[in-house]
Amino acid sequence: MGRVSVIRIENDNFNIRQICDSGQCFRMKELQDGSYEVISRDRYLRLRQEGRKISFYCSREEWEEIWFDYFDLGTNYQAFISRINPRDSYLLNAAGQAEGVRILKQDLWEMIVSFLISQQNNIKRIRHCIELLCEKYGDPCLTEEGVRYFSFPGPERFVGIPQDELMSCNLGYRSKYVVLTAQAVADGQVDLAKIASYPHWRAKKELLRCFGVGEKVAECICLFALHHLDAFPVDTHIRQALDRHYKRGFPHRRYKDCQGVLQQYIFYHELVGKKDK
DNA sequence: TAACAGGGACGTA
DNA sequence: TACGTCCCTGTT
Repeated sequence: MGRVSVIRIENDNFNIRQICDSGQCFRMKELQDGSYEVISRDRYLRLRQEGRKISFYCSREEWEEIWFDYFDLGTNYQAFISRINPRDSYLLNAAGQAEGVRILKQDLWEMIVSFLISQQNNIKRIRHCIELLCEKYGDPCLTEEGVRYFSFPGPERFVGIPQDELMSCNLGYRSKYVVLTAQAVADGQVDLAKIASYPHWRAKKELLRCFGVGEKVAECICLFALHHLDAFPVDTHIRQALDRHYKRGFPHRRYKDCQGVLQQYIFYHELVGKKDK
């Protein structure tokens, strides 16, 4: 039995439940004992939160190499909230309910696949699709404590398979999108390393070349993988919220370079926050 | 039982 | 720019 090292931190703008429910990560879930697990690429993490105290069950090395950045812990999210117009009661309220939401720095390929699947789909089903995808095409892995899980399959795993094969993972018509995009990545037509190095506008332009990636999906990938905080994905829920509360348009100028964070606050508020009360 | 909609994008007009 | 279509499944 390997000894489990723990990293403990305190943070007022970190709420693992809110992050999990915010719909940016589909391989994060609450376990029976109230702790959470996160899987990214082939890495596994378990964490637990009590109030503002969070415990990450991983080594110091994993913490420094992966999870500190993954949870964007070098960024002060209260500073974003402070920028909200004090007269904008809607946004203040949304941020107040979602103050533990953060923008994760997730794997690029994983986000491309996840958001290809997300279209005309709901979070619960997206989770299930990705689970099936990992079980069938990922590698079986084992943590030191004996937890079994599957890694996220790389693009090379989908090369040479029929376009409709992923229908067996419930992807439906999106199967073709994932297979064709995987092939484009595998044969170098789409260069993930370059995309990761580009500024927002150019990364988005490249992502839009992928079959199945449209405006909204490209913005999600830019925000949740590339951490372009000026990305602002507009889906049907955000659209409705903007129509109701920002008839003159969202004040992008005022919130330069943090629109994505505010978008997530609004999204969480619209989908989750309102149900609590 | 039978619609229906759920964090869109593509192809065609 | 607009609209039908794509596939699956939990919900009503």
